[in-house]
Amino acid sequence: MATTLHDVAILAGVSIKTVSNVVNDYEHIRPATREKVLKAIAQLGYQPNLSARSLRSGRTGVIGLALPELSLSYFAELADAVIRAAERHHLVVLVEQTGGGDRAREIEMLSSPRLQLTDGLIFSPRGMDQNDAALLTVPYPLVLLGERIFGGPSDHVTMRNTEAAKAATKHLIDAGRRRIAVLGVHEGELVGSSSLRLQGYREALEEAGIDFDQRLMAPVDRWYRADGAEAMRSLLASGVQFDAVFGFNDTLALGAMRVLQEAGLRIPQDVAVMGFDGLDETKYSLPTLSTVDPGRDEIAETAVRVLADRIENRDAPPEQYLTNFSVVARESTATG
Amino acid sequence: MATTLHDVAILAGVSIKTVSNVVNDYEHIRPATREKVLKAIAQLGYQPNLSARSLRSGRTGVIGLALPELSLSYFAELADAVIRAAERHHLVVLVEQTGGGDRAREIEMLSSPRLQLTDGLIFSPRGMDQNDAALLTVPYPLVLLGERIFGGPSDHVTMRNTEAAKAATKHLIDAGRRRIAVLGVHEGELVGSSSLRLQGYREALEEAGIDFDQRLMAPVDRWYRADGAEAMRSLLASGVQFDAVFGFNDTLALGAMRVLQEAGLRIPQDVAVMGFDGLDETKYSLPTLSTVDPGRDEIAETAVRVLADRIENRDAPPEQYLTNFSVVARESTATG
DNA sequence: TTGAAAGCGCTAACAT
DNA sequence: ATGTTAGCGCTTTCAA
Repeated sequence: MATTLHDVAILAGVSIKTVSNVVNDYEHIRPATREKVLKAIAQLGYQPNLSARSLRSGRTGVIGLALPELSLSYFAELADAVIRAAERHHLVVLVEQTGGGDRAREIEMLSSPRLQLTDGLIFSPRGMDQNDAALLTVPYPLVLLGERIFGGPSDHVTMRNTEAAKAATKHLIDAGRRRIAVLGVHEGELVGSSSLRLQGYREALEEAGIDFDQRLMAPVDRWYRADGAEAMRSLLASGVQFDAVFGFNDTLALGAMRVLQEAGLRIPQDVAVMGFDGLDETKYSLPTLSTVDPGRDEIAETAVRVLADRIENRDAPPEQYLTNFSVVARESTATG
Repeated sequence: MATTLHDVAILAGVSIKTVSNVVNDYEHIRPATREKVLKAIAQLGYQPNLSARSLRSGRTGVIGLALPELSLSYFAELADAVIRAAERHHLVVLVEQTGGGDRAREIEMLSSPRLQLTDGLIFSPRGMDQNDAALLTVPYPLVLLGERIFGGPSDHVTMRNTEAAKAATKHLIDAGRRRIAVLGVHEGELVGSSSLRLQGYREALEEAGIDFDQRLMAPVDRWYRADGAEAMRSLLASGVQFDAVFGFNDTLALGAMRVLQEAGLRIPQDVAVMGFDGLDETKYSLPTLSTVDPGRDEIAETAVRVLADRIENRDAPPEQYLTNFSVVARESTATG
């Protein structure tokens, strides 16, 4: 059996409350007493029982992180950053995978008893959408990530998608490109990363006085590498002319690069390629991929901080937090 | 306040114990009683308080997973698999990152109070080594992963490194290669992935009657893409001839591929390239990368099952579990 | 088949 | 500055 506060109290010759005070860094304790208690704690190797503590206090010190799947680099890197940020707030992270966009599973997860062990949740949905906003009304602190749902009942951390996509497009235009193909359009979508980024693209075009050309839009369902490759193949097959490609995420762009190279096109001489997400991997591809760094660490730090605040104060009205991005210029869009 | 067993008992007009029996699927309950209780549960939206349950039962239903960092695809994909496997065992996973090989941090983590909320730990060390085996004697169920420590006091799940590396090397030899450079040698290492894989390489060479050539060994400290690139550069600069490269992990191989292509060498015509780990990414590189699939799902499933068993029965002697691998032939080692 | 009551280890209110 | 005590919500004897 593990040692308890009680055991320590007996050994130190004080009351259980005094031990508790020492453990919880209560201020008004005589140094001699504290000394005695700490010695007893060390001697017995006492560690507080966290189940008992959380039963009593209503806090576990654990936050949940629900995301589609860690096999996708974007989410793996996000989880990495969230865990690091949580550590700074003395929180640990329980990771749940909801799968690649299974709406029902996401909804079920939101009311799973497994979350009981958790003080709050950071949730990155992929299947739920704007129509499900009401389902985010849950009886625990929740911070929403991403671009699937806006104006919901919870705190929301997201990046400036439209501005970022506009800046990325401008980067291509500044490099002298006029015929910029887009990979990742979700036709008919009104809210979400795709439509927000498309809007940024169009704004950049307009400012530069370039006409929008529907034939340059390559629609894809999912944003995996294979989809980027396939979209690029059909774009090439369509015969439409282009001198740049903007992938709405890095994975699409990397898939497209591969097909371009297979087709004998040089990057960036013949076609410049731009990604979005700032994946680690983009530093190492051949050529290295220009991308938009969405400020992952800032997103994670903000999400954890907001959640921690929300755990402290549940009554404050929900807010939206926008993080900063930066355009990262690499070989795939180099000029001259 | 959340509803409790007590509330349900009152509403259903039974004792608290009866409700508990229903919740825990105790058999001998009159159907009518169960009905009544279930109705009350549904009506109140009752969910058991897991802190209270675990205080009483000593179980949390949470297992810990400690690994270096999720930003490394290998560990992200491992975590994905472990979380999936845990779900099948009705367990949730708390993920801890120990950083890229910080021994002190790993040791500290092993006795962290944060693990209190956990029924056991799956631990993939990267800084600790054979000399630290004794430190794995911990007062909770522990399953060790990887190749850093053998014969420790805990259960251990690992792959057949030597056999797998031998099979990979044989694959290159069968493709007609005789001068196979190796990326990832840790000089002076006696235990660990590197030395085990090197041994497999040497065995394959020996069987094929090929002399071992020290000049083909490219030592690297870390196994990141940049290290693979750098090692390949120095190998090329050294002027030594080779017709194949075996990276001791996929990341090294991918880094090397990039440098080979920059140098104008064709893969696989001039140099065949083989990786190790079976990362998702190897399916999408240009060319696709031949690799060794270490059976990640099997590793994860085994680790979780063994841990769950160990949680049930702490007294059984520790065992070692070896998982199956397969050589995945792709474009980077294609012949003809 | 169901009920009563003890207590897991801790924190917090109150008392001294 | 330190001690006493009452639960937090649950499971688990032990009874009935």
